[in-house]
Amino acid sequence: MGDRVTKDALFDGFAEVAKAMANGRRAELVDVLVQGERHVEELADEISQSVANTSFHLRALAATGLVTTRRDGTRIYYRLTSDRVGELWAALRDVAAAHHSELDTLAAAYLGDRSRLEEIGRAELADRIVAGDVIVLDVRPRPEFAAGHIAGARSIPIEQLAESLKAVPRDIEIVAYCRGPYCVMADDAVRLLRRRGRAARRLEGGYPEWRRAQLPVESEAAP
Amino acid sequence: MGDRVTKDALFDGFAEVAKAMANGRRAELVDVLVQGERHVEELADEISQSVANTSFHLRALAATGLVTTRRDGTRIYYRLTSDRVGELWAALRDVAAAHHSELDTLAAAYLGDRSRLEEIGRAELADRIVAGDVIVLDVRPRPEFAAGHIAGARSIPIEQLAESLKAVPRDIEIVAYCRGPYCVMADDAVRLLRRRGRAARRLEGGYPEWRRAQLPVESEAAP
DNA sequence: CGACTATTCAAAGACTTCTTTGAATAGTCC
DNA sequence: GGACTATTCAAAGAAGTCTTTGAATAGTCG
Repeated sequence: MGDRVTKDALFDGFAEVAKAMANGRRAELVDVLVQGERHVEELADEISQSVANTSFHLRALAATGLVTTRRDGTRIYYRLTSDRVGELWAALRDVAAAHHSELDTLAAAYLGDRSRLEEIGRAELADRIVAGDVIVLDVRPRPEFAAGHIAGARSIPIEQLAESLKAVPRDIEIVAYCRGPYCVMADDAVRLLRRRGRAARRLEGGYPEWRRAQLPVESEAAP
Repeated sequence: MGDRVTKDALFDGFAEVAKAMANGRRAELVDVLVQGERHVEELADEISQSVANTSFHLRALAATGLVTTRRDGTRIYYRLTSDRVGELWAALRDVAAAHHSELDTLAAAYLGDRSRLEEIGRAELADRIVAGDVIVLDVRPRPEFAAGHIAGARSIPIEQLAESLKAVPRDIEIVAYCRGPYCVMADDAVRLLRRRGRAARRLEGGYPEWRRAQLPVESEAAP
């Protein structure tokens, strides 16, 4: 024990897990799967790749145990094997943001100007939900809302927001949220709402960060 | 903002950080650098690679900002850019241990049989150090001890332990520690000590875990 | 049981990564 | 300033990764 060959093999083993995340498309898959399980076709659509290529990447994630599958009818649903994988993803994102010099530029290019989008902290939102003087809007796709959402939130996927606006009461502040700090759906929602004269802010982070902070969540009846 | 091309570029950016860790030799480098800064030749020696190849991998880590350098005389010292990088490494190891099916086998092959090596928890050791009825032995290489160690620990690198044994008092329990859960130096120390009739245990984890738990540390005067 | 289809697999080509070797560079330190 | 040397760079070959295409598989569900 303790020799070079087995040491290298062990660290190659750790590196395999890093390799599983070491591809932009697989990173996007993990970022979606943190929201909850999805089937292959949905995932392919989310990352704008062919089903074959998406399946290839999902197999790569499964090979190191980061994701597991379950079958429901003719569909196969992939999910993260545990919350730890989501935490690893968050740690990776944080290190990238803190240390990778190009990340500012890349994030700015994707997210655009956020200076006019006020954020509300999680603790403050939790208080305001209890007080009842705020509407919480989940603007992620339906399946993600179904898999789990902030307790009391209402689902209006971003594409439907413009047409569903009438159904949202006026004269009460709206807080929109989505997948996390690098997700634009809540940004787009806040911009749209403000253009229509509503008071709207963006939640700091997204659903996974809320859940990780042990704040109240709910989900649609599990099978 | 929010289009496919820039989204892919952003996630490619996150993936670059994962790529930096996605190689066994670079993983070993990070594992050593978590202990403190070291120069290129030392690092090459630690991972049993040529200086050129070690330099190549260090450049790869530096390219995503995971490590930084400082010059001292003719030497260039590499160090992790922040503790966050060490935390990412720990998270990666934990996910690998929890989910990567081959890791058990790899770890067992490298570490050997640990069933007879009793571990002592960090909290318990902290108490016993205060009580003064234990000797704490840092068996890592000298430069790592110099960069930081458990407060009150004594440095006897593992290669020198056999010959330095006389200098260690009898009739008091010895706790050995090293780099972390996948480091064999403390294991070897405990085995040696027990063969010589000493009461010895291994600290759970290693120095980085101790430090991360905010327990007392000290280091040799910084420049 | 048989048609259907969601997912996986295989092959191939373009591209990237890793290691080795030997040379270049850029600092130090007398 | 010049010798010295720690580190980096460059080139090249072997090996691995990613995407596309088209076919195979293995389940479901009537």
